Amino acid sequence: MTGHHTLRQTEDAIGDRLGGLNVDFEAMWAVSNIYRASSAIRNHLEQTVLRDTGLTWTGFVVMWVVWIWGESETRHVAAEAGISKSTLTGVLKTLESYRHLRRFPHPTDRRRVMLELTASGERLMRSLFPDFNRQEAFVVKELDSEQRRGLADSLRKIVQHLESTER
Amino acid sequence: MTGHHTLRQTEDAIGDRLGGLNVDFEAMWAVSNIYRASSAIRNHLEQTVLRDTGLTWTGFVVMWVVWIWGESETRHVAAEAGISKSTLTGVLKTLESYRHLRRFPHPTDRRRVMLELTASGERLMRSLFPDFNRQEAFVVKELDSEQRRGLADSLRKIVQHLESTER
DNA sequence: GAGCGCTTGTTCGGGACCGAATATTTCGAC
DNA sequence: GTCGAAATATTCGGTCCCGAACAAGCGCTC
Repeated sequence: MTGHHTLRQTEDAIGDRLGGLNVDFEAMWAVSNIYRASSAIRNHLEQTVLRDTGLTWTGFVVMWVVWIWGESETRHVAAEAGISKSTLTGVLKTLESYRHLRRFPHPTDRRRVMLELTASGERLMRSLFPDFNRQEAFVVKELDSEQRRGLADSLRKIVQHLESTER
Repeated sequence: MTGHHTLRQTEDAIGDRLGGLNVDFEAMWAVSNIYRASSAIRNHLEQTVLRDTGLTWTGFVVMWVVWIWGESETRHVAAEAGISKSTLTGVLKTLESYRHLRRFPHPTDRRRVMLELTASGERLMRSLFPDFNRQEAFVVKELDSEQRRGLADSLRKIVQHLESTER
C-alpha cells in the first residue's frame, strides 16, 4: 500500500464525491489537468535541466525572458514571467549575486530600471537551452504532432480569453 | 505605451531570437503555454473565487483534497496537492489556526497524522465549490466541447507519462 | 526482545511569492 | 515655476515552498 493514487483514481473519487451535484465536469477536467500538468512539468524540468545549475524555476524563467527580449525594463520582465514586481525585486537580488544578470538605469527615466544578462548569464542560457528543449520534447512524447498543435492552440485561446477580460 | 505584450508578440520574439537554432517549436509552444495558462488560471481564480475568503490557492487545494477524499493521511494529501510534506506542515498550521481543518492521530500507527475538515471547513467548501466550478467554465468558455475533452485528454497523457517515469 | 533498516511528520534555513505601504520621479495643469 | 496626480521600484510582513537534517515509531531478523 503506497498511498499514491493514479490520475484516473483521483478523477473517479471526484466523480463519486460530486455525483449528486450540478457540475460542469468537462470544464473541471480541462482546468484541473492544466494545473496538474503544469506542476508535473515544472517538477520534471527542475529535477532534470535545473538540477546542479543553482537556478530556481523562477530564476530561470526571469533569465529566459531577458534572454529572449534582450535588455528589458523590470515591469515588462515581471509581467512576462508571471510574477509580481515585488517578487521580481527579490529574485533579481539572487540572480545579481550570482553575476548572471545586472541592473542598470534607464537612459531617460530615472524611475525605471533596466536589466541585461552578463556574459556568464548569456553563456548559461546558451548551454541550458538545448537540454531544456530536449526535455520539453520528452514531456509531449506521447502526443502526435496534431495533438501538440491542438493543445497549444486551446491553451492559447484560454490565455487570450483571460488576458482580454483582466483589469 | 503600456509595456504589455500579447501572447502572439511573445511567441514572435521567441521565434526571432531562436531563429537559427535547431528547436522543437511544437514541443516548446505546447509546454510553455501549459505554464502560461496555468498561471493565468490560478491568478484568475485567486482574484475571483478566493478573494475575500482568506484562503490562499494552496490552502484551498489542500482543503479540496481533504473534502474530496474524506479524512486522509498527510502524505497522501501532500502528493495529491502537488506539494512537499514540509510545505504541507506549514499550510496545515495556517488552516488549523482558521479552524477549517484538524489533525488527529492515526488509529494504529502513531507515526501517521490524519486530517479532516471541521464543520466550518466543510461549510466553506460547499459554499465555494459552485462559484469555483462556474469560473472553471468561464476559463474554457472559448473552447467547444470537443476541444475541452481533447485538451483534458492530452494533458492526462502528459501527466501519466511523467508519473510513469518519475523515481 | 534487541538491534537495525525503513517510513513518517516536523523543524530548519533560505528563497519565492504577494499585497500594501513607501519613496522617488515624471508629467500635466495652472 | 509649483502643485498634485500618476507611475515606478523597493521595502515590509506574512505565507508558501523545498531539500536536508532530525526525531519518533514500525517491523523485520536474529
